[in-house]
Amino acid sequence: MSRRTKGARAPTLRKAIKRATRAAYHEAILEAAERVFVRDGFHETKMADVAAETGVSVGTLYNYFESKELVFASIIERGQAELDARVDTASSAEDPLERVRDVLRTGFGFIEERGALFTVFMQIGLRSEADIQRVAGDHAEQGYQRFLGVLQRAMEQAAEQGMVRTDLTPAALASALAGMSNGFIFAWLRSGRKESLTDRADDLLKLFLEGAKKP
Amino acid sequence: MSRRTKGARAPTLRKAIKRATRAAYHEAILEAAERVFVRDGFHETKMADVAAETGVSVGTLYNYFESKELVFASIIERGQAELDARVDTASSAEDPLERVRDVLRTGFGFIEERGALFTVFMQIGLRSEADIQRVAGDHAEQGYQRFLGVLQRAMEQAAEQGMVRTDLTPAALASALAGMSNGFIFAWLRSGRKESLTDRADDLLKLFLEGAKKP
Amino acid sequence: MSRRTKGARAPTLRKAIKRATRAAYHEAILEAAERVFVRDGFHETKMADVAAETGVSVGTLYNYFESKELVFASIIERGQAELDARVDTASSAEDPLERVRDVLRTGFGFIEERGALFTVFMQIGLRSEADIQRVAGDHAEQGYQRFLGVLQRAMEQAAEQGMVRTDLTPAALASALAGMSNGFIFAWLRSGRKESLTDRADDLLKLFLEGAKKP
Amino acid sequence: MSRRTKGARAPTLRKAIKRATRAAYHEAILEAAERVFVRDGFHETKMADVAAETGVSVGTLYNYFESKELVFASIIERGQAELDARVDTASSAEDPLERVRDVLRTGFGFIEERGALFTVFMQIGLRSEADIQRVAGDHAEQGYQRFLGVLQRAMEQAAEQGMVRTDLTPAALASALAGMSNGFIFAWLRSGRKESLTDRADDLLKLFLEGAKKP
DNA sequence: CATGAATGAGCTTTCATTCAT
DNA sequence: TATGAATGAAAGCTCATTCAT
Repeated sequence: MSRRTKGARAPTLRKAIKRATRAAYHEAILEAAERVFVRDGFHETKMADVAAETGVSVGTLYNYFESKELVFASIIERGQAELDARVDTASSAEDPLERVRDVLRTGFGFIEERGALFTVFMQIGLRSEADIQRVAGDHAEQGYQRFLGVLQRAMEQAAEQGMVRTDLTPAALASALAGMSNGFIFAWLRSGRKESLTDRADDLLKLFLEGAKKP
Repeated sequence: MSRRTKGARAPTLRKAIKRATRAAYHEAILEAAERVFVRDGFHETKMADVAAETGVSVGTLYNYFESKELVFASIIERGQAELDARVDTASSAEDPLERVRDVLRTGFGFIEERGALFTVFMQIGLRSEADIQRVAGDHAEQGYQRFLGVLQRAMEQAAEQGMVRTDLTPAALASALAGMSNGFIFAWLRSGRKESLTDRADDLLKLFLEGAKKP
Repeated sequence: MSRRTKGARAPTLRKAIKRATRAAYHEAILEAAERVFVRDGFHETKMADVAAETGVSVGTLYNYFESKELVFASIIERGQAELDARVDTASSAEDPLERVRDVLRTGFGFIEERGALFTVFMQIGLRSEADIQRVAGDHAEQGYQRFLGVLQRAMEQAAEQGMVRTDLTPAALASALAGMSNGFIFAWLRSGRKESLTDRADDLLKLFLEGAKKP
Repeated sequence: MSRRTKGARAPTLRKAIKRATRAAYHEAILEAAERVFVRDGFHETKMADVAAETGVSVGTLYNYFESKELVFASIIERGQAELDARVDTASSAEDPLERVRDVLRTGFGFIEERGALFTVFMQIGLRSEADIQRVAGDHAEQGYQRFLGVLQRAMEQAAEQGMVRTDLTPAALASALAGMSNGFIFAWLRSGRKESLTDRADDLLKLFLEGAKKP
């Protein structure tokens, strides 16, 4: 009887285990691949290297991903999803400028952890929107675009509330702010990633809001 | 006898001609290669394509450049040299902020003309300073670094003259400004390169100096 | 105790069941594999496809057959055995020419049903008698050879009875007849398998016996 | 002056040499490939083997043929072209039956020399007319079809002249004759290619015309 | 014994580079 | 010195087979 009882449940259990195993492999491959991509760059990364780093065979790689490009796409997607989630969580503040600060800190934090990946992203040499779809999957919004979108909406709200200048469009302000962020990030990368990038968010925001001119 | 008589001088002439010919080939290859690299990206560009675009054989390519990478390096070097020259010319103004404006306009102008090349540059996937040396030649300073350097010196001078805030280092200010520039450049690229990028330099500078906050 | 009591007999039953189960699997695999081989050709057929068509796992396939080649060999063997059986049944007539006609009709009928398999057979690209042994098993006689043998013996008997010319050997006559059969089969395949192939047997035999020449 | 004179002609000479060299490589590759395909079969033949047999590198193979399939296609085409040419030459006789005999002898001769190739042809496992176009190039008529066509036209003419029976269509007669030919060829292959196949053409024709029945 | 994921040898094809002419 | 065909290492991907569960 116990066999029968098990019989009714075991398949579910086995399936659950299989699902979990599959997910674990999936994850392990992505993590290993991210390391290798970051270390060697997209074109220099060989599927054999990814396999070795994961500790599986090449064949197994292809049991989980159809191609090298799709492995990379998955990594990017995962990164985007995570950044999206963090940005979402961080953009809860009512006050738009406070929200901007939170979002900037979040973005910087993410870059500190995972940013190297995005330097790899640029190596693929996308030539069109179609290419982006191809490598980065079907997400309607790129992480960067989404980030920009949050900033832009904050700028719009801030403009409505008379908190920022209106002789420049919110979009231009958001671009400039995002660009300044890039500037800080580049500088931080060049300086060898010492000090905390996250801690620079406040400086950045102050500069952005008050300008460089001596008051 | 006439050959001997000529012989005393001709080698010089012949050498001069040879040098000129070599230089002409060199230049023709670089120009053709730049077109192809920009069109196809670094990894998709085949030496055969470059040869065809130049109108020479692959063999000839290798008589002038040791490798595909070095062709690319030469293009980058040439671009840097040109940007350097333009920036030098543009940074003659006494007033540091005026100089910054001139430099920004110059940089934007250069990007409008040649910027696509730099998107290709990123595809190579540099992993270290050594890589940069390898691909971009022996220039001590990258074009970007030099650009940054000019901005930074202008900021230092402006700080000395009490024109900009001093609670942030000149380096941070220069980074932020360069970053904002990138932001404008990205936005311009995304918008399909309509309108003049150069004309946005003034907006950028105003935003940088006065900040986003409503006065 | 009851287990022991049963133990004396049950194994036999269990074995019988096991044998039956095994035979059923064996058969199911062969039928499915034949469909796939015929549909896709030998080299394009993947073991995974055969497994899917059978409704079992690849592992199970290998519990019944040592290799893909041996699955194919079994199919061929099975086909031969069936053709042999049909030809045997059909070659009971006393009169050799009548027997030939029956055998031809039988062969044509078999081709109409199963012939596609033999087009696949040729794809394997046998290079020697040893290869045939390897792929088609240990049958001393190929189906075709057996078919030919029956025709040849009929020709011998017909020759003895003065029914056919003797300036050609029975073997040559049988070859020619078999070849003419092939000709009809090819034509029938090319014509898209319309009309009955079997019905052409009488035409074939008449032509073979009387020749093409106008009487 | 001699240099100038040469100058005007040398390119032509060089081109001629290049063309000849190219043609020689082309031919050498096809001959080597035919040997390997015949020896190993299509699927077992590796491009590396063909390269080794030719005495060139794999790369060179691909300088002359875009793919393995196209190497094979070229061989088939070449074979067809040659058979076509021989059949054309052989089918000049006025008398249709004499023409048939000549054509049969020609076909048999060709098979004696090159026939093994066609057994390889069948291994590719063509599934449609489109496949044939793909592997055998753009020849409207396959060699076999053309062969059949010649026979059929001869049969039509013979029928008009009252030389063959008319209760079977010329097409059926031609098929039967071609099929009988196959029968002789199969038998000859099986017998280890001893004796001359060509010499069997007369027997074949006699049997075809007069039938197997004792007169 | 069924399962199906893991395995990895092996294949075709590409292309930077070389070198004989 | 220009040429362009020859070279061959190297890479992505497939799939028959194995084996832990």
